[in-house]
Amino acid sequence: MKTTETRVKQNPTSTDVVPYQPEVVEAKWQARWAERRTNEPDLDRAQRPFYNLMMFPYPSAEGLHVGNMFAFTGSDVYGRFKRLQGYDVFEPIGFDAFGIHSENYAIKLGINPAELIPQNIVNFRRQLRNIGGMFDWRHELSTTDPKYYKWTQWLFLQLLKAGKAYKKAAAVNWCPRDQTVLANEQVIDGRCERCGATVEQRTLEQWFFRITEYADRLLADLDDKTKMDWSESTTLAQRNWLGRSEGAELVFNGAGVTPREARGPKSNGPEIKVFTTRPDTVFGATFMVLAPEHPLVDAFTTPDCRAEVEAYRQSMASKDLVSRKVGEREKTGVFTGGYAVNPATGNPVPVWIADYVLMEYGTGAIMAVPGHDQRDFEFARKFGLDVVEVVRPPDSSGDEGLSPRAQRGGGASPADVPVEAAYVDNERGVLVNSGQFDGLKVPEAKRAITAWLAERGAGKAIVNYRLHDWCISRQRYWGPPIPVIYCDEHGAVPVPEKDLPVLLPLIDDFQPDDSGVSPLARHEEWYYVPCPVCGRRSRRETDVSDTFLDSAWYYLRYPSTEFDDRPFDQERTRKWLPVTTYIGGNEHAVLHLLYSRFVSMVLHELGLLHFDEPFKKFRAHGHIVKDGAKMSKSRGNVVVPDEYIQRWGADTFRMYLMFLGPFQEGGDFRDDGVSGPRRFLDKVWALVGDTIRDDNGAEINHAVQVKRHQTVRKVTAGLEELHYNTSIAALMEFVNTIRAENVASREVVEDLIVMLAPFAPHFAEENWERLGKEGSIFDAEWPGWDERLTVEDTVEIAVQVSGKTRSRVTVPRGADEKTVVAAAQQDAGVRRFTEGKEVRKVVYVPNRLLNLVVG
RNA sequence: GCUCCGGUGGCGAAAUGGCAAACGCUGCGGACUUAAAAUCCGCUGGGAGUAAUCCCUUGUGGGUUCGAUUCCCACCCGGAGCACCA
Repeated sequence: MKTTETRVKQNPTSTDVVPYQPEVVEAKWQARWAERRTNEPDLDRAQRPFYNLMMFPYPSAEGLHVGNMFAFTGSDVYGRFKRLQGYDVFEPIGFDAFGIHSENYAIKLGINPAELIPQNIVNFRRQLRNIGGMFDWRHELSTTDPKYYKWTQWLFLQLLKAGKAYKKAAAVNWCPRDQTVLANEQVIDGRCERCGATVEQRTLEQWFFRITEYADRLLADLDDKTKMDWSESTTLAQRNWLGRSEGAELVFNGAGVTPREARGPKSNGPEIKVFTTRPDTVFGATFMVLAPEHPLVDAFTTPDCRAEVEAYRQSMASKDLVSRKVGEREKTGVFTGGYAVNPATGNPVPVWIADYVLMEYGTGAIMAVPGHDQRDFEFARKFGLDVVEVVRPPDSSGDEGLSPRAQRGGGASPADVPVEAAYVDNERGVLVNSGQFDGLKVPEAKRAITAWLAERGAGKAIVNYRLHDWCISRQRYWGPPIPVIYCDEHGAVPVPEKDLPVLLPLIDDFQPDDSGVSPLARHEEWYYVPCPVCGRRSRRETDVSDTFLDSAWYYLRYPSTEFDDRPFDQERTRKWLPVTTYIGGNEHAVLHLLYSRFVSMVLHELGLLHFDEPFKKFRAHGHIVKDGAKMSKSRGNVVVPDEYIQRWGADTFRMYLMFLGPFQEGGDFRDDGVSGPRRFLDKVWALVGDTIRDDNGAEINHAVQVKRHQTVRKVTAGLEELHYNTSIAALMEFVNTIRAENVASREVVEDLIVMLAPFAPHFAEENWERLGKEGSIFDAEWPGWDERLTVEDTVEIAVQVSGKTRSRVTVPRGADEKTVVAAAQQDAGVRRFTEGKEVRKVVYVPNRLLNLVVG
């Protein structure tokens, strides 16, 4: 290509007739997009479907803040990029409007949330339009719409039918003064946030989903790259939450109430099953601990201990859930008076109860090995229980005389030996005081002892998960009623599907009160219904379902919002799902994403979905930091975007947000940087003006040509990897080069505008039109690059002497080592450091660097 | 306490084994202007020097390497998540 230069005017703005007025441009294109349905792909005939999903917002009264805008814009940039690459991009939006936040706010104002939410949604729509999102508004949804929650209820019924939903008693926080259930966040320092009364635990019957049945599959898929290409940080969080532990379930035979009876040959007492990850330490299990709620507590409690045991259980029940878990670390507990037999040693061990053992994990009972577990050690020390060493650290063999735990070999009774700390290494160490297993290393001992106990019917190797079943019951007003009817004759009867939705009645007294029943139960015309089976007067379930159930399937609904007779259309779903790219915050890395995966897995199993993992690619976005903390409503450091958009324009603001840091890491919000992107857009605006006036099919010079191909490569890669800040930097460099070289060629400027379009959509549309193009720029083609044209003919090579850069030499691209060494040795700056020294070694990196190592 | 992610100019950041500080902000100087704003041009990590140039610099200390912001080990600081998970 010839490199004739086209000279244009130096000062771009001075010659411009039409100034850049963002408010005019943005209003024009937002109206035109709506009019021409630019952002509404044909969902039935799309050739290259691309489902670009962003986590839908909860429509708060305050509106979207800058942190939310950052996230939405980043997702939108990606969607627009894919659209320009020729995909049929579906970018839906909706509102996650049920839940405790809305309800609490409504209670505060004394207005039913059903009246508040629509106003908030109006505001959210306005903000999301203003920022220029490529949303397909035809498919907007709200979880509070009966047309939506009808299918949330339907989903519950499918799970119930499939045996994946069940009812069981579980603890909740209970305020004794307000007579109502409290969410964990409503408990402040063990007190009710509204009335200040001390919160208690109460046990209620609640609905659960059997997500634990899927723990192994939920874990296995995380490693399957064909199903899930997710942010590393997110899969890690899920792994930790699932919390897989390999270990053993061991059986301790409860033999009665005295040590003497326990020693008897074969006892008939109840068995206690425990889960342990350290079966190798079973010889050191000197006592057992049951959770206070454990069903076997009564069986082990002796008459003389009963009063104390009862008192302890009472005191645990009177604590709220938060402070029981997070509260004081000082170990508490009481002795039941009962004993059980250690299956390894045959010795009786006392059975205690303590709140540091949780009913929800494992079997709700543990074998306590105080020598090798920190908590058991603290407990043993406090209550004077035996501590036995059964694993010796690998390094203690050398200084036998010094280690206090090593003195134990001398025959002293284990309890008499002072032990300063538990040795808790899960992998290293050698067994002692363990009979035939002495001398084995920990990993071997785990296998050997488990096998040995299994043979004697006292244990088996099992895998345990931290994950609990998903409690979906909420004793609240603002959610979809759980579609179940209680009949005296037939028990819990599912509402027939034809009767869905069970409408949430619009009531004035939605506030909880001291009557002790749900607000819904006070509305008799709603509460009492005929049993679907026998027709006799029955009662509705008054719990509503968890908001996470609403959001666990919304991505299935979007493509099918116009179908009233099915939750998701099979054909649409086959075409558009699983979601191609999902972007959202890592605060939902665990619950929302896990629940969504669970729902997809179950529906897949039921033959209702053709896939089991709903999100093919997931990327967690970063967070905007303000004053050293993540921007959030709860922290009170939010910045409202509206005034920025008004002052600078949406396109400038979008670019600023995307430029301030890597999208997946977030960045610091400071208003003093917004002018940079705006100045950049002004320059581009002027450049287009120059091009329109002066371009006559001018040739592009070499420098601009190289920069152009480099820029296309860099911007494309940056967008694909969500490194938007470097893409924008590359565009800025490109413009700097064009201006420095005075080449306002149409061809080059068109590429520039297309690459700018994902970031500044209205601006790009307007300039596309100024350049005389018809239709939307988003139907244009993303530019390509030629790798050969990204490089210069000559390269500058850094010349180092012993690793320090001393000079640079310019050589033809691809020059060989000999040529470069020769050039370097001519260089005075290099010679100064090599003179009189022997070059011991030469390191040459073609086209980059030469290192002469001197001796 | 455990897990993960970070720490680079005055500020946001770039470079992930090969010329540290691209791009932008701020600041300073100049041009234009009666003036200001806007715009344009130049400089802007620290130190020494008239200068060419040299020395130092990516949280701290060590290591690997011809060469380390990048890899390894230990520590310090900040952020996020989990939190008595047996």
